[in-house]
Amino acid sequence: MKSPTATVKRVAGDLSFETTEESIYAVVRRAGGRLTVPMRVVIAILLDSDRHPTAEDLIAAVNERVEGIAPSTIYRVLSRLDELGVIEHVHSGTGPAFYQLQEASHVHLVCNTCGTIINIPETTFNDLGKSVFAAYKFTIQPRHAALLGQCNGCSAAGAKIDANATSLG
Amino acid sequence: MKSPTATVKRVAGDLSFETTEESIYAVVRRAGGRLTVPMRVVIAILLDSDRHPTAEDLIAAVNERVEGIAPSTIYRVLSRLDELGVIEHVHSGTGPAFYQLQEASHVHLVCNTCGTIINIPETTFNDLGKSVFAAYKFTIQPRHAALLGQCNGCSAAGAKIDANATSLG
DNA sequence: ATCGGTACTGCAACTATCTCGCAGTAGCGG
DNA sequence: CCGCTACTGCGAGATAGTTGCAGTACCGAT
Repeated sequence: MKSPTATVKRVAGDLSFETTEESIYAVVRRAGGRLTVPMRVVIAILLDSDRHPTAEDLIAAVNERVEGIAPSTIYRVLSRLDELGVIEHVHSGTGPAFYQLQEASHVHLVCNTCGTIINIPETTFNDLGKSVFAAYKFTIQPRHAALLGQCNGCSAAGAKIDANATSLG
Repeated sequence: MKSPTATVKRVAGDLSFETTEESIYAVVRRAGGRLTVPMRVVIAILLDSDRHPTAEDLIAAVNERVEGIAPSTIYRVLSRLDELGVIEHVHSGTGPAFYQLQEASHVHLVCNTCGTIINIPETTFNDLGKSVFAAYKFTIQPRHAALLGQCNGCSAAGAKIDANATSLG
């Protein structure tokens, strides 16, 4: 996902290296932010996690490491990191939003039935993005909301229950 | 109290068809459902409306026609119609879900900034659907969640704001 | 025409996911 | 170590539904 020649471009232009706590700290500081305990812990957890934590997951994970941090604080930390372009939130439609480092960003498929999340590269949307822009002058941001549907297992199971399953051309 | 039986001609994309109250009533009855006052009023409103009503819109519209119908009842009516395949709900990511008749169904683009909803035909997703299925055995249901992004006007406006914002990097 | 089973109703309390106002705390430049 | 103010915890509030319950009314059967 990361390579020396294909580093993710960020709002902070001089961050052309691998994401570390230090590199995120630099972004926060440059924006006039402070490296408070909640901020540091949230950053550490996001870097440790290769999953797709929801706010609730993060609240639990933060409180495992440090007690007494308020949920509202974590929402505010996430919101600040989101504004700074360090992370982004993804709306999953059926459940709560989840968060990911922008560097690790991809588009998500979420199964309506079992909730499985599949990562796919954003380039999958290149053609669609072009034709939508050509036709409607609308710039799609496919990372911002998951694409819902049915995973392999669940569509097999669902086919038995619902013989008139929605077909897609 | 209740509008007379109406046949509404609808056009979505290149399809045109007619949905009547009677045809929906038949679906409800066949499933063992009852044509209660809330059910009839919700159906009438959905047929009258060519917008994308949210639950809140529908609650307001129902109570304009008949007083004393509880919000929870409307949610339950919508849920039943959804299960029956008469309507479907669409997650808009940033706001509440909205509803549409399945026969008028299309995919939606929702602007993150101004909330504008643009209808596009589901066929736009044919190629994407095929390649996602080929690669991941995942069947996308693009109608179920709107595709977020920026409309023409807002991306033009946003470009100016972005130019200032990036100066923090 | 009305009877009876049960699908459905209104109400109110509840859940989930955030969001905000406030008064106090603590990070950071000097 | 001082002072400014970004940030904190707390609790209340907002938003978008969901659920349990006791009673109502729809509709097929009589």
